[in-house]
Amino acid sequence: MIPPRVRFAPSPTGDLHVGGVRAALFNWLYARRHGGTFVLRVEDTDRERSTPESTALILEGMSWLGMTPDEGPFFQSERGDLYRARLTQLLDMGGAYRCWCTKDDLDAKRAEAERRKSRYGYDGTCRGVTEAPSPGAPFVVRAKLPQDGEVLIDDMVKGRVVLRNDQFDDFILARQDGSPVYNFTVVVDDIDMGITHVVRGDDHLNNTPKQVHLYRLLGADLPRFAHLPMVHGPDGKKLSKRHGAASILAFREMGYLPETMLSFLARLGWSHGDQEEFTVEELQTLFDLDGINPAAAVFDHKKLEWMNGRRMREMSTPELLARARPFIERAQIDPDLPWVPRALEALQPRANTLAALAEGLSLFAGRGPVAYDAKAAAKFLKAESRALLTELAAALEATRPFAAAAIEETVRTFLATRELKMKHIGQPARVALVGGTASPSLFDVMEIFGRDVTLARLRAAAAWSGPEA
RNA sequence: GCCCCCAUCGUCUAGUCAGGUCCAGGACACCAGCCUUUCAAGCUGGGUACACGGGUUCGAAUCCCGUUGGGGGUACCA
Repeated sequence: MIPPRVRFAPSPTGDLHVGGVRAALFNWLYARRHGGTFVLRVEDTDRERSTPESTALILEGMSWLGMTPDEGPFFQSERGDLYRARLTQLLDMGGAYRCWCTKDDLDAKRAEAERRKSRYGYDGTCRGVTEAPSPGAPFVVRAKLPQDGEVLIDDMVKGRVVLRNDQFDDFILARQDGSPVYNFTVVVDDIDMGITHVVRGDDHLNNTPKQVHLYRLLGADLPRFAHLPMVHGPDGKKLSKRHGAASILAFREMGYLPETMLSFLARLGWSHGDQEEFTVEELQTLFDLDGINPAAAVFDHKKLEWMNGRRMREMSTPELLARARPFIERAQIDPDLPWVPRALEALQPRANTLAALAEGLSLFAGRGPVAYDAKAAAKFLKAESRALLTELAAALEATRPFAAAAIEETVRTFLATRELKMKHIGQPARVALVGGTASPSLFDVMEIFGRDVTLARLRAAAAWSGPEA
């Protein structure tokens, strides 16, 4: 097979969203799998809506995910000469014509069609017109398409799709100001860049016949098409900002790993038997277009979370620290504090995102007195427990080293001597140490705090005099 | 309205192209149990699905038709 050339062609009109990322991913993986080339092309022909900020966001998202293009980024806004040349070519050969219809006229016709509940399509008023209605009157350029017959698309995901030519009209190639429009630039560029496989969302399926005609008009070979199913939100509609996080960078902020996003997104619409998780390397060797499910998929945040947690749990502490560093700093904790690695280790099975991990760290950040959760204190810091806490503090004075194993030994002996169980001291001590009822193992917590803080907190709890009120 | 796409547990999916091994398998979520000082993690177990109706066939989740449902498109957006 000749090495494929594929492209990701986002338009910079907002965030790089999850659906776009998946399209990029499938293109990128397809190129990697078959030794092809992945091209990034920014489709910024809509000057009204395109922004440099959005372009920056796209580039940043791509680089965060490690999907570096082999060629590009190219910008359509910089390729005007090419489009003008092709437009002239089309005009000269009769594949396109000037149209002087005004926007108002068109809008009126569209409104009328809507009223009659029939399909609107440009009626071809200017098809045979060669003279401007008045000298210098503004015009758009339209493609001259066959009005009957049909186009057959042999889609690699959807299979054979037949569209009748009377379903689409002579669409606009260039606006009144001469600027080219999507359906035109996409074909010109895909031809110029030698794109062999057009892999994109199936919201473009209806555009494809128009584009096929352009390929023919321009005398170019057709690429293979692969239309990907959409990614939906929980309500079954195309995923968007309305569904909360749709921007890929938002997932970075939430503390998801880029490799989790890739593995998860790949599994949304594509599968390799029952395998749930993939490394990037695996994806690059296993991925292919024939594994794509033609049905739309719902983005399942819960599963993403689970998947991310699994990856975090597989990491070594130093790696976890390195990855979580920015999040720890953001939580206003110095990542280089000596107790941090130990705390990270204790928190690891309890966090599914780097942000949650950093947040968990704040449990250990304060070394002064703790504020007790009212309900927890009322329930676990009763007189009996407080007396026990005083004794435990005394017992812990002599523990050497002050590390989890030795601490556990001390505590167990302490309990055994009194014929008590862990449940008698567990929650009271936890409330004393962290103020609440949930935390990593007490022994770990004590080690992380160190002897001084541990004893101080145990004794402070023992001296607690009940709710203020 | 018209056109196109899609249809297996709540969700992601295997199985569909090459019909039998599927009274449908895995995963997330959920529930229960175990572990246990809490919360997690981990382990074990459980319930839940071939949208419906017709065909074709000895036999259909798998093929065909229709219905219904969902999604997308219908711009001087991409």
